[in-house]
Amino acid sequence: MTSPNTERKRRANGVESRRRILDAAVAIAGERGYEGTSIAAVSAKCGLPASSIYWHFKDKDDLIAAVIERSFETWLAAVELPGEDAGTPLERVTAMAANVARSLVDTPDFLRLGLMLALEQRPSEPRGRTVFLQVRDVARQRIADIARTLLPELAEADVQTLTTYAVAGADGLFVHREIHGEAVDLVAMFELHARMVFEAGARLASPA
Amino acid sequence: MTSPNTERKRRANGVESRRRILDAAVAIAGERGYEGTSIAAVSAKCGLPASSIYWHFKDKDDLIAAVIERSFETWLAAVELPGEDAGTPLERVTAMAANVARSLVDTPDFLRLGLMLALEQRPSEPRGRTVFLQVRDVARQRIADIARTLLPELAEADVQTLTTYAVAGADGLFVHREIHGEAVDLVAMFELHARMVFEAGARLASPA
Amino acid sequence: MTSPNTERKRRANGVESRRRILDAAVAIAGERGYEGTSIAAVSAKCGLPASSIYWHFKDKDDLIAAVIERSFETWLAAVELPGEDAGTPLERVTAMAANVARSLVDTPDFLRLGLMLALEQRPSEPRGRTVFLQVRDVARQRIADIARTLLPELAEADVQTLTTYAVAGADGLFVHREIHGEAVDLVAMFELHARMVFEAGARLASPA
Amino acid sequence: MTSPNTERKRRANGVESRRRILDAAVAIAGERGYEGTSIAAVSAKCGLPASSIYWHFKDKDDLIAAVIERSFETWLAAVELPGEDAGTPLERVTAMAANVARSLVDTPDFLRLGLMLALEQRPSEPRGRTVFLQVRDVARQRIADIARTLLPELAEADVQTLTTYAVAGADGLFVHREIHGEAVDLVAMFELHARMVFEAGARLASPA
DNA sequence: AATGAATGAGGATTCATTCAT
DNA sequence: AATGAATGAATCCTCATTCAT
Repeated sequence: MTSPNTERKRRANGVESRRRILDAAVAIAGERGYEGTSIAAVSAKCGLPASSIYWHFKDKDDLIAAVIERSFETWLAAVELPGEDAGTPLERVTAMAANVARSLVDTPDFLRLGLMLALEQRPSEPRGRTVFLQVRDVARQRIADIARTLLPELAEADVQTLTTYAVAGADGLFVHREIHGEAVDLVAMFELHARMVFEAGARLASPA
Repeated sequence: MTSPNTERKRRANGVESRRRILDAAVAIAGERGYEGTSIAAVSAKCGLPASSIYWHFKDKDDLIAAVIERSFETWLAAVELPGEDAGTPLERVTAMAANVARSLVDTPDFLRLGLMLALEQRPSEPRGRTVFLQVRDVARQRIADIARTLLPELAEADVQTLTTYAVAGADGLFVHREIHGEAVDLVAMFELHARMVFEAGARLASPA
Repeated sequence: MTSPNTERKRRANGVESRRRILDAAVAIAGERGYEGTSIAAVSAKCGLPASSIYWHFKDKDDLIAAVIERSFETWLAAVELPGEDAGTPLERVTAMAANVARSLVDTPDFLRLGLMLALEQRPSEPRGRTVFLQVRDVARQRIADIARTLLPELAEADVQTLTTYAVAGADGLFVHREIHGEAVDLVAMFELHARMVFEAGARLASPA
Repeated sequence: MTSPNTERKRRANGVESRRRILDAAVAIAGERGYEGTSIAAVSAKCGLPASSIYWHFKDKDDLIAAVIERSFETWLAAVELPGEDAGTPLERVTAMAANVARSLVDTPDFLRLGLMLALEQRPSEPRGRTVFLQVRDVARQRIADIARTLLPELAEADVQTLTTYAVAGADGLFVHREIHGEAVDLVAMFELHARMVFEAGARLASPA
């Protein structure tokens, strides 16, 4: 009823502005890392003046941490698709891995930025790094849970080893694709990886 | 009377200065990545004025590329130890993997910086990134050669897959140790990884 | 049922808000001077958003001037205590000086900020400075009046000199205490100062 | 012999540049205090770019501290004139006071800035304030020494009181002149102040 | 083989202030 | 009587780089 005039759009919409800033920051930080992300560049990309960014975020550290948080949520939403609970355990594991691979192909910013942050060993650790390691651990827990569910006989120590190995392989294959580009079929590699890890787990669970 | 020692110290020694600069740059770039490495910080760490760094290196890009080159050589020297040609193929593969793991524990700067550079997608790619990808490819060729030697029946496509998988696992496990610190036994994980890859290769080579 | 108390809190109370802003501004400006007092800092200290400060005060200049005005009134109220009109002239002068000293010990913000403003020579003089110089002149007149009352024979030129000297000593001793802290007994020093000035006046009034 | 070409003047004369920066900073900081002194303003006044100021001084704090140090030396040199050791003690004291007054009239920046710094009570005290308080204490020691020399019978406690009082009066009269401008005859007031303090000291030294 | 000094561009962040609601 | 959001100008300071010596 109340006709929304065009001018109103520009004015005082905190949620929308915050989103625009995060969108810009995700794109830039996902490409160039923490130091490579200048507030001026984010400002230019989102159209808001630099000082406005500081209304929404305490400082650059806060902004990057928020970037990690939001892009993790986005990524989780992309990963958690239904339809993975049918078929044999191996089929289910493979389907999940394919899902993760697809999400990483679609929105690689989260993991790319996260890995860059994780590799840095700066004396005063950026908060974004802490946040990434936390959410990464959440993801790790899920993988371990899946292992426990699908391979109930597996000893806990083997669950941990398998999970570490699953994550490490995923990280490494992601790096491989980042380096070699779109030619790499990440989905196929993740499926292969999932099968190898699953079969290794199966061998551990039931030693002939 | 005038001992050459005193003069040697005073006399500008290009090689020695270059080494000090690279030592400082390796440490800083290994911790903070490309953007995080400022000439001023390198200057402060090595004790030479910033302008002296520009006497030895054309620009920052050149310095980082030299860092990659030198730390690759250091790393290669650490990796290539004798005594790996005895025992069964599996034993030999495992011994090599352990060697690589030890070298990464001792001098992680090379791979840490390299991965950071590899992940960045900046518009004008730094030369250091190119250099890293080249030397990384050298390493990859060696792994492929080893696979071809130890598993002669393996099809070339499988050699490539196996090599990719071996490298990805190594990268991922390295990242795991960078994140979780000294508690992680990288040597053990690399040995396990080597065995898994080797056995997968063996299965591919002789499909029963 | 609905107690007016709850509403009083919620309902915007202009007087109370204004007081909170001034309280915060007095504390900050008394510590850091004109330039050192940022609206953001005042906002943080009083809990009201910066824009609310601008509802109560035209601009920063206006706020600082109000700070000076209110803290002068506070200070005056603290100074003007009864019971100083008994005893010999010297006793009365000493008692007054002690009163002033006590007020400066209790609420030093007024004079501290005032002196900072007075010393600054910025191109566009802040209104707070003008206000301070005016109220300071009011105080000076009172001292001159007291001198004329207690030493009626004193020539007017000597009244002025004595007053100037009384004020200068007070300022200087206040600075001394600001620098050296609570160990300094400002009351004792003001009493001594008052006696010295009074006796000098007495000598001037009745040359032997 | 080697003809000094005009271009050389512009180039690489550290001492001269440092002096120009300090000259500019003294003038600005003496007028506007610590916060009021922007690096951009100093840069504009001395003609060197802001970044060059940071070659000579670590940060703004360092610059202001250097300003205090140098202007104290300048002031000391202006104060310490010969010919004060003749005449009666009173004459000598008066002559010294006049010298100090003249130096404060000529170069008031040192004390004006110093007092502004001294009055500030910022949580992280600027180094300039510390330096000022130190050099101020040096000056205070000299006054105390003079008191001990000229009034040998004076008890040490009275020396301290007298010194405090002498300094406080000087500060206060300086403030008076800063406020009321050139019309104030600071030399005359300092002479009067010196006489009053000296006579008070003489009365304390030989109680009739 | 170096280095003291300089420099313009850009870094993050804070400033006082405004305005629509 | 207030406030969330915005904003351009200014803040201090660091950047990579150059150049005369």
